[in-house]
Parts: sequence; structure tokens; C-alpha cells
Amino acid sequence: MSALLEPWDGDIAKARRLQAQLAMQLVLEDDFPTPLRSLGGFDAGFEAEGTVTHAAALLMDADTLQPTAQRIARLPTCMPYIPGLLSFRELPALLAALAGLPQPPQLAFIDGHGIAHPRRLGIAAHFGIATGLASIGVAKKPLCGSFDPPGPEPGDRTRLMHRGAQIGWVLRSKRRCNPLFVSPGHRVSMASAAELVMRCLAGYRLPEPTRLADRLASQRDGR
DNA sequence: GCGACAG
DNA sequence: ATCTTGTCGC
Repeated sequence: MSALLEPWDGDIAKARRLQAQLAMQLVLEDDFPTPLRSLGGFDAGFEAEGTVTHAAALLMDADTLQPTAQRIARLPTCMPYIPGLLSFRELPALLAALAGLPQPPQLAFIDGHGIAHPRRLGIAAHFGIATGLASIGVAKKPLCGSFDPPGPEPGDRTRLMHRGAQIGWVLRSKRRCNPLFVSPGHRVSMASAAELVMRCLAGYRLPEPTRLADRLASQRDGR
């Protein structure tokens, strides 16, 4: 829960040091309820020329993938977008939306990277440390690391590497669609991260938790 | 030094 | 992220 509500002071170096420190607390092994009963989907968006940040939180049944509750939270935008420091900008809104759900999900899917980050603390990892919940990052584009393109079949994947270590997967979730960049957040193993995303697909490029959260967060109405 | 850079 | 309709390709 460290340094999340403190106002942005512009000190990028300090923020980076905090990320490295928080990343040390990550549990990169499977440690979530089984069998999984509930899943969560989270995504953030902006309104009023970026002055307002809104976040969508969605609770769903792990077996049917049907949403059971949803919540949208709005907060004044606290800082600008700085590559590598995304979580400091969007996490406050995500946490506010999470607090509005009837109960927390047993596993959260976050729109953005988990440990596939320069200091291993993408927004999904930061969300996990801040809440204690198991989390997985699902991003549409890479932030760092190198990789070979995965095969064309759904399920095909290659390792996303950074500084000699695997930080995630480049996963083909659907034919003829650009691959997803999947990485563990907190309390989820590298192998399970990809498997869990595959298990949540329903015919679209994005797994249901993030797909529905994306749709909710970017709807023109309800604002 | 130069280029890249989640959302 | 956001401004935004139709259009090309599978």
C-alpha cells in the first residue's frame, strides 16, 4: 500500500527506486484460491481532456465468464503519463473501483504489464502488491524486452526476455490478430499466467476480464 | 549518444 | 489514453 496516495512530486528517480523496492515483495508462484470461483477485470480511461481518470472494475464468474458486478470510479488525474510509471497514474482509480465491488476477485486481470517492466513493477504487479490479490498483466504492446514472433495458432507463444531472464509471454490469443503480452503480476507463476489467459478467451483477442473492463471503461455513455 | 517507450 | 467513419482484408 506504499506511496499510492501521496501526491506526485515530480521526482522520477524516487518513483523508480520505490518500484524496485516494491518489486522485491512480489510472489511469483501460484498462490490463489483453487478452484477459482471469481475473476476480476480492470482498466482505466480518461475524460475531460485528461483531467479526470476513471477506472472500471468488473467481477465475474470464473467458470461461465459472465460478469456478476461492475463498478466505475472517477478521480482527478494525479500526474502525467510517463513510460514506466504508468501505475502511479492509474492505480489510485483502479483501487477506488475495486473498493466499490461487493467483494474482491480471487484473481485480477489488469490491462497493462505485470513484471514485464524495466524494474519488474508494471501496473498489474503494483496492483497485486497494493491489494495482496493475485494478478496477471495483459498488455497489447511491449514496454521492454525482446522476443521472436509466436506461431499463428491460438495458444502459440514465445518468451519475452529482458536482461537474461523471462519476464512474460508473447501469446497468440487469436488467429490473424497481433499477439498479447502476458506477464505475472503477484501470486501467479509464469506458466500459469499464459494458461489462465488462454482459459479466459471467448472468441476475441482479449481475455473476457480485460475485454469487458476495456469496453466498460471506454463507453461514451454512462459518463 | 540515439532511439524506444504499457495506457 | 484520446480525437473518429468508413473501409480493406480475411
